Amino acid sequence: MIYVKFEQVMNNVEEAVTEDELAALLDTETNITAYAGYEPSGQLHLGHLLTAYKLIDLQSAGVDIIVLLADLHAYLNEKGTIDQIREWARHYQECFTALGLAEETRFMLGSDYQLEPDYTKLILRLARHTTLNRARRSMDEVSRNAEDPVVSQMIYPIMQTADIGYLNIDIAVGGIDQRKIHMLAREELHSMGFQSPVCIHTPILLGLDGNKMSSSKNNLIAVEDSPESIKKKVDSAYCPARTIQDNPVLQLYRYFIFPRFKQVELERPKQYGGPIGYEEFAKLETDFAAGKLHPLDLKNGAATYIERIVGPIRGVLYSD
RNA sequence: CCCGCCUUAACUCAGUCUGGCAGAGUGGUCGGCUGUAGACCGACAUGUCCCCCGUUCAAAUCGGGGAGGCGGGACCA
Repeated sequence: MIYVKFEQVMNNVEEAVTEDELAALLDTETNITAYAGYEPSGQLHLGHLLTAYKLIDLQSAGVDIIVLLADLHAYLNEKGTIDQIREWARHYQECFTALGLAEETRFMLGSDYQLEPDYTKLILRLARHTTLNRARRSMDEVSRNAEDPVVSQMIYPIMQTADIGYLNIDIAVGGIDQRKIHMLAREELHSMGFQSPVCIHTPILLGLDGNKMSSSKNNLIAVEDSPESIKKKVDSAYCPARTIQDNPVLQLYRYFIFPRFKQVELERPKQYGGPIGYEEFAKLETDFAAGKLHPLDLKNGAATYIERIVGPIRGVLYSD
C-alpha cells in the first residue's frame, strides 16, 4: 500500500529531494504536512494546476495540506499593489477549492502571520546567515527582472525559508523553478535547528507556442478560458509531426489528460483511419513519434479533454 | 552630498549634435502554403518619445525644473 502511495506522489514529478526521505515520511503514522505557496497575481493556469494536483495526490496519501496565498511575497516581487494582490488571493482560493482540494485543506494568507514578532526574528536570523549572492541566485527563476533586483526580492527567499520552518512543513511542493530557494531552505533550516523539508518539484510547463510560458504572451491556458478560447489556443499550438521532444500538446496528454482519464478516445476522419483510443500516454506518444497519429487529431482531442478538465472548475467559479 | 550616462512600440534599441509627418529588428494580428502549429511568402497594427514648464510657425530633438534606473566619486574621527 505504501508503495502505491509513493508511486502516486512521484508521478509526473521532476524530482524529489530526496526520494528516500519522502518514502520514509509517507511511511510514518504521525501526521505530516505539505504545502505549496502561490503568488496571487494573474489568472490561475495549467501551470498552477500541476502543483495543485500534486497537493491532491498528497492529500489522498493522508498528508495534511496547507495552501499559502503568499500576498506579501507577491508584493515583494513587484506583482502589484497589496489591494490588487488581496483581490487575486480571494480568487485563487475559490479556484483551488473548485478544482478539488478537500474541505480540510488549510488556506493561509501570508500576511496573517508573516508580520508576527517571532516570524520577524526568524527573518532577521536568516538574513544574518544568507549571503547576498545566494539570495540573488535563488531568485533567478522566480523574479522577472534578473538585473536590477530590489532589496525586497532578496527578502523573498528568506521569507519562503521562514515559512517552511514557522509552519513546520514536512514537504514543500513547487515547480522546479523553486529549486534553489528550497535548497537554501533545507540548508539554512537545518543549521538553525529546524528540520529540513522534503521537496517535491513539478516540471515547468512549456507554453503552447513551445517557448517559456508567459501570461503576457498569451501562450497558456487559464482555468477561466472558455471552450472556444481553449480550442483556439490548442489549435495554434506548436506541434511538429512525429516530434515528442518539447511538444506542448503532448504535455497536455502527459500531465493532465492521461492522469485523469483511463481511456482516451480521439476522433479522426475516416479517410485518415477513423477514431482511435488509448489507455496510456506511452502508447500515444509512440504512435505520434511513428507518425501514426496526426498533429491535428492530437490537437482536437487535447482541446476536448482539457475542456472536460477545466470546464467543471469554471462551472463552480461562475455558479454563484 | 557631488559628477557622468541612460529613459522612444509588448521587448531590444536607432533617431537628439544640426528642431520639420514617429523608425528598425524581434514579437503580435490576419491571409496564402501545408490535413495542425512552426518555417516560408504576403499584408496589417503598433506609441503618454519618463513627467512638468519654457523657447519656437513647428520640440523625441533646444533651455529650465523634477522622477526613476545605472556607474563613479566623496565621506569613513
